[in-house]
Amino acid sequence: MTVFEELEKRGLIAQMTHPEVIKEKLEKEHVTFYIGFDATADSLHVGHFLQMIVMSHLQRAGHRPIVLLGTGTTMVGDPTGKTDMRQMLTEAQIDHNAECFRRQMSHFLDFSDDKAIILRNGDWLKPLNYITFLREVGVHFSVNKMLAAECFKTRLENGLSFIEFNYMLMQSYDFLYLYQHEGCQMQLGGNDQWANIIGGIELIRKVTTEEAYGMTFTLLTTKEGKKMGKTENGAVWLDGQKTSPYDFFQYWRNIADDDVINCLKMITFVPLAEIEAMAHWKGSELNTAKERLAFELTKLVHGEEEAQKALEAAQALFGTGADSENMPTTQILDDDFMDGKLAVTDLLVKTGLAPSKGEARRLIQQGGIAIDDHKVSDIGANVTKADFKEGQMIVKKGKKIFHKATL
RNA sequence: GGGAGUGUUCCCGAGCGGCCAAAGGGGGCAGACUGUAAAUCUGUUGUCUGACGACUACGGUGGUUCGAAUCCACCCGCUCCCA
Repeated sequence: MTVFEELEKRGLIAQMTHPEVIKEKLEKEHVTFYIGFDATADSLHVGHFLQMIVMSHLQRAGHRPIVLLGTGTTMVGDPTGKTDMRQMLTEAQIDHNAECFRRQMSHFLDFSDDKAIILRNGDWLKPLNYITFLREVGVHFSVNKMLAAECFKTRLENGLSFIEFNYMLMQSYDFLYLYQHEGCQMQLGGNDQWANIIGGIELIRKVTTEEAYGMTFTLLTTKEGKKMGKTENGAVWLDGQKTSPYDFFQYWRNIADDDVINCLKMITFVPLAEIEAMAHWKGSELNTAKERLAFELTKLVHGEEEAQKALEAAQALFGTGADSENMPTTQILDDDFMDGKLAVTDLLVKTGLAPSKGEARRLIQQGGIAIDDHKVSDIGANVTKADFKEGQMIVKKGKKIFHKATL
């Protein structure tokens, strides 16, 4: 099976500028392609998964990915799909973020021997001269046409600032730059990037009279149409400090039935034949598929060892009972005890299980807290050092959240 | 530049000068039911307090008033109409 077929069968491809040509190129040539990333946070999150996976697929097939960090464009902000104007970031923040991205990406891509490279568009965007840019790039864009683009529609209703309006020009210029300097023939991106990609292709055509190519992939959404990887506490991060491997594992383990197969196809490397088999599973059988999904993804991001730990921790917790090996842990200090006692409400706040004491009280009142498998029913309950069996106790919030407190 | 609006708690959105920590919805959290799923039902959802209550909040700054999210002035942001 060719990469192209693989991508297609996994349902990753949304749109292409030249389906036949692209298919043939991917089969017979070594294509240099790029995907742009905004460096708005200091870690990649689940929303970036698709990009990484697609790049990885293509790299394995002998193509050369360019990761373009938007160190320049981030200062402008992509208006696509945004309701509000993006917060401005300082250069120092952007540089820091870019560095973090680079580290995390090395899990997915092989950067040795220039098999993949990382570039920063700030390197060529920042030195640009306004007049020159307008004359060389700006002339090729029709405002009428841009306004008609789907991605500006919602923003047109709420207001779109000039700086954001220019984002498309900058991204198009990136493509032109990479085309001319890095031999980059193709740009990929989420389907929401279609208009921006087309912009680059047209710019290349007008400037060089040559043809470049574009392909977008399906956005990873839940069956309900929501973006994957957003929890109410924010994004699910790939950085183990921001989202622990266990939490990361649990995020996928708890995914909706309807979404498992799709996720396996789109963002794991599990062979299609295996996935096909799972697609027939129903009801609780799907739990096995979810476990697989969670394991594969955790392995991809945090390595096999961490994935194994997370899996075992989860199985122990939800199966036979407490095994506290790999649970998130908080150390309780001597100073935390008053007269040898520590209020459970304070304990909950200290472990981060409750954001405030009021919330902690509520949790107890509603029967959501258990310590070492005993439900806590009294708001005023205390724990003493003696309650820490062998120096630790397991605090359980709700049904799924476990936390270990140690002395 | 002129005119008309508008800014409320995580989000949307209601809000009479006191009865407003603020309706309603969404979301979140917890409970029941389950398969660590979905749907459904129940409770809950500013901080501190065991509780009474105290404190901080309605774009910002001042003011009127015994008392302001609600009235006034100025400022800032956004939307719309005219230029």
